[in-house]
Amino acid sequence: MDGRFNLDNQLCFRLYTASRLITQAYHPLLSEYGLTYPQYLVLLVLWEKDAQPVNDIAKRLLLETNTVTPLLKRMEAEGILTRTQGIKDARQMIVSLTPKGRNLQKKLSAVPETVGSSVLCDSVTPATVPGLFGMLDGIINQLKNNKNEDNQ
Amino acid sequence: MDGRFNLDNQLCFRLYTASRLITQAYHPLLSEYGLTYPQYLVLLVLWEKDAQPVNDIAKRLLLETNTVTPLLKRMEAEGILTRTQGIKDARQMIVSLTPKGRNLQKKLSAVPETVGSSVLCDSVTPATVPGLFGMLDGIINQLKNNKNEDNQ
DNA sequence: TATATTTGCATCGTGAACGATATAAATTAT
DNA sequence: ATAATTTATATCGTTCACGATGCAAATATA
Repeated sequence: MDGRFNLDNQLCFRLYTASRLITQAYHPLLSEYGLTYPQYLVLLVLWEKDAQPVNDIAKRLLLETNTVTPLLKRMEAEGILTRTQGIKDARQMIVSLTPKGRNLQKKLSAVPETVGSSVLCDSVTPATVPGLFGMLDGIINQLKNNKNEDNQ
Repeated sequence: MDGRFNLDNQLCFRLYTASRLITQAYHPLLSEYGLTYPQYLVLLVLWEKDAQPVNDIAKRLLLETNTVTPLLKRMEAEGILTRTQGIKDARQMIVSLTPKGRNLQKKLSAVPETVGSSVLCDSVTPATVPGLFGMLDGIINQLKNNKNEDNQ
Protein backbone atom coordinates (compact mmCIF):
# COMPACT_ATOMS: atom_id res chain seq x y z
CA MET A 1 0.00 0.00 0.00
CA ASP A 2 2.53 2.59 1.17
CA GLY A 3 5.61 2.35 -1.00
CA ARG A 4 7.74 4.85 0.89
CA PHE A 5 9.40 2.07 2.86
CA ASN A 6 9.83 -0.30 -0.08
CA LEU A 7 13.46 -1.16 -0.61
CA ASP A 8 12.95 -0.93 -4.35
CA ASN A 9 12.03 2.75 -4.09
CA GLN A 10 15.15 3.72 -2.17
CA LEU A 11 17.97 5.63 -3.80
CA CYS A 12 20.30 5.06 -0.87
CA PHE A 13 19.98 1.28 -0.96
CA ARG A 14 20.87 1.31 -4.67
CA LEU A 15 23.93 3.50 -4.06
CA TYR A 16 24.97 1.38 -1.08
CA THR A 17 24.62 -1.86 -3.04
CA ALA A 18 26.21 -0.59 -6.24
CA SER A 19 29.14 0.76 -4.24
CA ARG A 20 29.67 -2.51 -2.40
CA LEU A 21 29.40 -4.66 -5.52
CA ILE A 22 31.77 -2.54 -7.59
CA THR A 23 34.25 -2.50 -4.71
CA GLN A 24 34.04 -6.29 -4.72
CA ALA A 25 34.83 -6.21 -8.43
CA TYR A 26 38.05 -4.33 -7.63
CA HIS A 27 39.00 -6.87 -4.96
CA PRO A 28 40.68 -9.61 -7.03
CA LEU A 29 42.63 -7.01 -9.03
CA LEU A 30 43.86 -5.13 -5.95
CA SER A 31 44.41 -7.99 -3.49
CA GLU A 32 47.02 -9.36 -5.86
CA TYR A 33 49.14 -6.42 -4.70
CA GLY A 34 47.91 -6.48 -1.11
CA LEU A 35 45.73 -3.41 -1.58
CA THR A 36 42.20 -2.59 -0.48
CA TYR A 37 39.91 -0.27 -2.42
CA PRO A 38 40.28 2.68 0.01
CA GLN A 39 44.05 2.21 -0.18
CA TYR A 40 43.78 2.30 -3.97
CA LEU A 41 41.92 5.61 -3.65
CA VAL A 42 44.82 7.00 -1.60
CA LEU A 43 47.19 5.92 -4.36
CA LEU A 44 45.06 7.69 -6.98
CA VAL A 45 45.35 10.88 -4.94
CA LEU A 46 49.11 10.57 -4.50
CA TRP A 47 49.79 9.58 -8.12
CA GLU A 48 47.97 12.77 -9.02
CA LYS A 49 50.14 14.83 -6.67
CA ASP A 50 52.83 13.41 -4.43
CA ALA A 51 53.83 14.63 -0.96
CA GLN A 52 50.52 15.85 0.45
CA PRO A 53 49.51 16.43 4.06
CA VAL A 54 46.96 14.05 5.58
CA ASN A 55 44.32 16.73 5.52
CA ASP A 56 44.54 17.27 1.76
CA ILE A 57 44.21 13.57 1.10
CA ALA A 58 41.22 13.32 3.42
CA LYS A 59 39.54 16.35 1.82
CA ARG A 60 40.07 14.99 -1.69
CA LEU A 61 38.41 11.71 -0.68
CA LEU A 62 35.74 13.45 1.42
CA LEU A 63 36.82 11.37 4.39
CA GLU A 64 37.75 12.35 7.94
CA THR A 65 41.36 12.18 9.10
CA ASN A 66 40.39 9.62 11.74
CA THR A 67 39.55 7.28 8.86
CA VAL A 68 42.58 8.13 6.76
CA THR A 69 45.28 8.08 9.44
CA PRO A 70 45.09 4.35 10.28
CA LEU A 71 44.78 3.57 6.58
CA LEU A 72 47.97 5.51 5.84
CA LYS A 73 49.76 3.80 8.71
CA ARG A 74 48.92 0.40 7.25
CA MET A 75 50.20 1.53 3.86
CA GLU A 76 53.35 2.88 5.50
CA ALA A 77 53.88 -0.51 7.17
CA GLU A 78 53.60 -2.09 3.70
CA GLY A 79 56.33 0.22 2.40
CA ILE A 80 54.01 1.94 -0.08
CA LEU A 81 54.43 5.42 1.37
CA THR A 82 56.19 7.44 4.05
CA ARG A 83 54.79 9.88 6.61
CA THR A 84 57.14 12.67 7.63
CA GLN A 85 56.49 15.66 9.85
CA GLY A 86 56.00 18.90 7.97
CA ILE A 87 58.79 21.51 8.08
CA LYS A 88 56.77 24.67 7.68
CA ASP A 89 54.05 23.36 9.96
CA ALA A 90 55.07 20.77 12.52
CA ARG A 91 51.46 19.63 12.98
CA GLN A 92 51.24 18.33 9.42
CA MET A 93 52.27 14.85 8.37
CA ILE A 94 53.40 14.86 4.77
CA VAL A 95 52.55 11.65 2.94
CA SER A 96 54.89 10.68 0.09
CA LEU A 97 55.07 7.67 -2.20
CA THR A 98 58.00 5.28 -2.00
CA PRO A 99 59.39 3.79 -5.24
CA LYS A 100 57.20 0.78 -4.47
CA GLY A 101 54.16 3.05 -4.27
CA ARG A 102 55.03 4.73 -7.57
CA ASN A 103 55.68 1.41 -9.32
CA LEU A 104 52.23 0.18 -8.40
CA GLN A 105 50.78 2.59 -10.96
CA LYS A 106 52.27 0.61 -13.83
CA LYS A 107 51.26 -2.71 -12.31
CA LEU A 108 47.68 -1.51 -11.85
CA SER A 109 47.41 0.19 -15.23
CA ALA A 110 44.76 -2.24 -16.46
CA VAL A 111 42.51 -1.82 -13.43
CA PRO A 112 40.38 1.18 -14.47
CA GLU A 113 39.67 -0.31 -17.89
CA THR A 114 38.92 -3.78 -16.48
CA VAL A 115 36.50 -2.56 -13.83
CA GLY A 116 35.00 0.04 -16.14
CA SER A 117 34.08 -2.50 -18.77
CA SER A 118 32.65 -4.88 -16.18
CA VAL A 119 29.79 -2.51 -15.37
CA LEU A 120 28.75 -1.75 -18.94
CA CYS A 121 25.23 -2.91 -19.76
CA ASP A 122 22.13 -1.78 -21.65
CA SER A 123 21.46 1.18 -19.39
CA VAL A 124 25.10 2.10 -18.70
CA THR A 125 27.05 2.92 -21.86
CA PRO A 126 29.68 5.50 -22.88
CA ALA A 127 26.71 7.59 -23.98
CA THR A 128 24.83 7.44 -20.67
CA VAL A 129 27.75 7.60 -18.24
CA PRO A 130 28.12 11.40 -18.39
CA GLY A 131 24.49 11.75 -17.33
CA LEU A 132 25.05 9.30 -14.48
CA PHE A 133 28.18 11.20 -13.39
CA GLY A 134 26.22 14.45 -13.44
CA MET A 135 23.48 13.08 -11.22
CA LEU A 136 25.91 11.50 -8.76
CA ASP A 137 27.90 14.73 -8.62
CA GLY A 138 24.67 16.59 -7.99
CA ILE A 139 23.81 14.30 -5.08
CA ILE A 140 27.32 14.54 -3.66
CA ASN A 141 27.45 18.33 -3.86
CA GLN A 142 23.99 18.67 -2.42
CA LEU A 143 24.82 16.47 0.58
CA LYS A 144 28.18 18.17 1.03
CA ASN A 145 26.47 21.55 1.18
CA ASN A 146 23.85 20.27 3.63
CA LYS A 147 26.65 19.08 5.92
CA ASN A 148 28.45 22.41 5.77
CA GLU A 149 25.24 24.27 6.62
CA ASP A 150 24.79 22.09 9.71
CA ASN A 151 28.32 22.84 10.91
CA GLN A 152 27.80 26.59 10.86
CA MET B 1 48.14 13.25 -19.43
CA ASP B 2 46.52 9.87 -18.74
CA GLY B 3 43.09 10.41 -17.20
CA ARG B 4 42.35 6.78 -16.45
CA PHE B 5 43.58 7.15 -12.89
CA ASN B 6 41.96 10.52 -12.26
CA LEU B 7 39.58 10.35 -9.33
CA ASP B 8 37.13 12.55 -11.20
CA ASN B 9 36.75 9.95 -13.94
CA GLN B 10 35.87 7.14 -11.58
CA LEU B 11 32.36 5.78 -11.30
CA CYS B 12 33.18 3.75 -8.21
CA PHE B 13 34.48 6.71 -6.24
CA ARG B 14 31.26 8.59 -6.96
CA LEU B 15 29.12 5.66 -5.84
CA TYR B 16 31.26 5.14 -2.77
CA THR B 17 31.09 8.82 -1.81
CA ALA B 18 27.40 9.27 -2.58
CA SER B 19 26.60 6.16 -0.56
CA ARG B 20 28.60 7.35 2.42
CA LEU B 21 27.20 10.86 2.39
CA ILE B 22 23.58 9.79 2.07
CA THR B 23 24.08 7.27 4.87
CA GLN B 24 25.39 10.15 6.96
CA ALA B 25 22.21 12.04 6.13
CA TYR B 26 20.19 9.18 7.63
CA HIS B 27 22.28 9.17 10.78
CA PRO B 28 20.61 11.92 12.86
CA LEU B 29 17.16 10.57 11.97
CA LEU B 30 17.99 6.97 12.88
CA SER B 31 20.29 7.45 15.86
CA GLU B 32 17.42 9.09 17.68
CA TYR B 33 16.00 5.55 17.90
CA GLY B 34 19.36 3.83 18.35
CA LEU B 35 19.43 2.51 14.80
CA THR B 36 22.17 2.36 12.19
CA TYR B 37 21.50 2.49 8.45
CA PRO B 38 22.08 -1.25 7.87
CA GLN B 39 19.74 -1.96 10.78
CA TYR B 40 17.15 0.30 9.14
CA LEU B 41 17.52 -1.76 5.97
CA VAL B 42 16.75 -4.91 7.95
CA LEU B 43 13.63 -3.21 9.29
CA LEU B 44 12.55 -2.30 5.75
CA VAL B 45 12.84 -5.96 4.80
CA LEU B 46 10.89 -7.17 7.84
CA TRP B 47 8.19 -4.50 7.58
CA GLU B 48 7.68 -5.74 4.05
CA LYS B 49 7.38 -9.37 5.23
CA ASP B 50 7.74 -10.46 8.83
CA ALA B 51 9.23 -13.74 10.10
CA GLN B 52 11.92 -14.47 7.52
CA PRO B 53 14.96 -16.75 7.78
CA VAL B 54 18.37 -15.08 7.94
CA ASN B 55 19.14 -16.22 4.42
CA ASP B 56 16.14 -14.46 2.87
CA ILE B 57 17.03 -11.18 4.60
CA ALA B 58 20.64 -11.46 3.47
CA LYS B 59 19.61 -12.24 -0.11
CA ARG B 60 17.19 -9.30 -0.21
CA LEU B 61 19.96 -6.95 0.92
CA LEU B 62 22.61 -8.66 -1.26
CA LEU B 63 24.70 -9.20 1.86
CA GLU B 64 26.32 -12.34 3.24
CA THR B 65 24.96 -14.04 6.34
CA ASN B 66 28.25 -13.41 8.15
CA THR B 67 27.44 -9.69 7.89
CA VAL B 68 23.78 -10.03 8.77
CA THR B 69 24.03 -12.42 11.72
CA PRO B 70 25.89 -10.09 14.11
CA LEU B 71 23.69 -7.22 13.00
CA LEU B 72 20.56 -9.21 13.83
CA LYS B 73 22.01 -10.20 17.20
CA ARG B 74 22.54 -6.56 18.08
CA MET B 75 18.96 -5.77 17.06
CA GLU B 76 17.75 -8.74 19.12
CA ALA B 77 19.66 -7.37 22.13
CA GLU B 78 17.85 -4.06 21.60
CA GLY B 79 14.50 -5.84 21.70
CA ILE B 80 13.66 -4.92 18.10
CA LEU B 81 13.35 -8.51 16.86
CA THR B 82 13.52 -12.14 17.90
CA ARG B 83 15.47 -15.03 16.40
CA THR B 84 13.87 -18.45 16.79
CA GLN B 85 14.95 -21.75 15.34
CA GLY B 86 12.91 -22.91 12.34
CA ILE B 87 10.46 -25.79 12.84
CA LYS B 88 10.45 -27.26 9.34
CA ASP B 89 14.22 -26.80 9.00
CA ALA B 90 16.22 -26.72 12.21
CA ARG B 91 19.12 -25.00 10.48
CA GLN B 92 17.12 -21.86 9.83
CA MET B 93 16.80 -18.97 12.25
CA ILE B 94 13.50 -17.20 11.74
CA VAL B 95 13.72 -13.47 12.39
CA SER B 96 10.53 -11.79 13.59
CA LEU B 97 9.70 -8.26 14.66
CA THR B 98 8.74 -7.50 18.24
CA PRO B 99 6.02 -4.91 18.94
CA LYS B 100 8.89 -2.44 19.45
CA GLY B 101 10.22 -3.29 15.99
CA ARG B 102 6.81 -2.85 14.42
CA ASN B 103 6.17 0.43 16.21
CA LEU B 104 9.39 1.89 14.82
CA GLN B 105 7.71 2.07 11.41
CA LYS B 106 5.33 4.78 12.62
CA LYS B 107 8.08 6.63 14.42
CA LEU B 108 10.27 6.61 11.31
CA SER B 109 7.48 7.44 8.88
CA ALA B 110 9.03 10.79 7.96
CA VAL B 111 12.48 9.39 7.21
CA PRO B 112 12.12 8.43 3.51
CA GLU B 113 10.57 11.80 2.65
CA THR B 114 13.13 13.76 4.68
CA VAL B 115 16.15 12.05 3.18
CA GLY B 116 14.64 11.96 -0.28
CA SER B 117 14.10 15.68 -0.38
CA SER B 118 17.60 16.35 0.94
CA VAL B 119 19.21 15.01 -2.22
CA LEU B 120 17.06 16.89 -4.73
CA CYS B 121 19.03 19.33 -6.87
CA ASP B 122 19.24 20.58 -10.45
CA SER B 123 20.35 17.25 -11.85
CA VAL B 124 18.30 15.03 -9.54
CA THR B 125 14.56 15.69 -9.76
CA PRO B 126 11.41 13.56 -9.76
CA ALA B 127 11.80 13.56 -13.54
CA THR B 128 15.39 12.30 -13.61
CA VAL B 129 15.28 9.84 -10.70
CA PRO B 130 13.76 6.98 -12.76
CA GLY B 131 16.68 7.23 -15.17
CA LEU B 132 19.13 7.18 -12.29
CA PHE B 133 17.37 4.17 -10.76
CA GLY B 134 17.54 2.38 -14.12
CA MET B 135 21.27 2.94 -14.46
CA LEU B 136 22.02 1.90 -10.88
CA ASP B 137 19.85 -1.21 -11.31
CA GLY B 138 21.75 -1.96 -14.50
CA ILE B 139 25.08 -1.72 -12.72
CA ILE B 140 23.84 -3.84 -9.80
CA ASN B 141 22.43 -6.58 -12.04
CA GLN B 142 25.52 -6.60 -14.20
CA LEU B 143 27.84 -7.01 -11.22
CA LYS B 144 25.53 -9.58 -9.63
CA ASN B 145 25.66 -11.64 -12.82
CA ASN B 146 29.44 -11.32 -13.03
CA LYS B 147 29.69 -12.67 -9.49
CA ASN B 148 27.44 -15.64 -10.24
CA GLU B 149 29.48 -16.51 -13.32
CA ASP B 150 32.65 -16.56 -11.22
CA ASN B 151 31.08 -18.94 -8.71
CA GLN B 152 30.17 -21.51 -11.31
C1' DT C 1 20.95 -47.52 5.26
C1' DA C 2 25.60 -45.71 5.19
C1' DT C 3 28.25 -42.09 3.09
C1' DA C 4 29.00 -37.87 0.63
C1' DT C 5 27.50 -33.40 -0.48
C1' DT C 6 24.97 -29.35 0.10
C1' DT C 7 22.79 -25.84 2.78
C1' DG C 8 21.99 -22.43 6.65
C1' DC C 9 24.04 -20.16 10.01
C1' DA C 10 27.80 -18.84 12.97
C1' DT C 11 32.69 -17.62 14.41
C1' DC C 12 37.02 -15.29 13.62
C1' DG C 13 40.23 -11.88 11.92
C1' DT C 14 41.15 -7.66 9.33
C1' DG C 15 40.17 -3.28 7.53
C1' DA C 16 37.45 0.38 6.96
C1' DA C 17 33.95 4.43 8.53
C1' DC C 18 32.82 7.54 11.89
C1' DG C 19 31.33 9.96 16.29
C1' DA C 20 33.61 11.56 20.32
C1' DT C 21 37.58 13.02 22.37
C1' DA C 22 42.58 14.24 23.08
C1' DT C 23 46.96 16.67 22.14
C1' DA C 24 50.21 19.64 20.47
C1' DA C 25 51.44 23.26 17.23
C1' DA C 26 50.04 27.46 15.10
C1' DT C 27 47.32 31.57 15.00
C1' DT C 28 44.62 35.25 16.92
C1' DA C 29 43.18 38.29 20.42
C1' DT C 30 44.03 40.77 24.58
C1' DA D 1 54.05 38.47 25.61
C1' DT D 2 50.33 35.83 27.61
C1' DA D 3 45.99 33.78 27.02
C1' DA D 4 42.28 32.03 24.09
C1' DT D 5 41.12 29.87 19.93
C1' DT D 6 41.79 27.30 15.90
C1' DT D 7 43.97 23.75 13.22
C1' DA D 8 46.22 19.17 12.04
C1' DT D 9 46.50 14.85 13.39
C1' DA D 10 45.81 10.94 16.35
C1' DT D 11 43.36 7.69 19.72
C1' DC D 12 39.39 5.09 21.16
C1' DG D 13 35.08 2.51 20.86
C1' DT D 14 31.37 0.65 18.05
C1' DT D 15 29.46 -1.13 13.90
C1' DC D 16 29.67 -2.74 9.62
C1' DA D 17 31.67 -5.65 5.31
C1' DC D 18 33.70 -9.64 3.99
C1' DG D 19 37.05 -13.53 3.11
C1' DA D 20 38.04 -17.81 5.32
C1' DT D 21 36.58 -21.39 7.98
C1' DG D 22 33.67 -24.42 11.05
C1' DC D 23 29.59 -27.09 12.20
C1' DA D 24 25.35 -29.26 12.30
C1' DA D 25 21.06 -30.29 9.83
C1' DA D 26 19.17 -31.65 5.55
C1' DT D 27 19.50 -33.81 1.14
C1' DA D 28 21.48 -36.67 -2.43
C1' DT D 29 24.05 -40.62 -3.76
C1' DA D 30 25.88 -45.15 -3.45
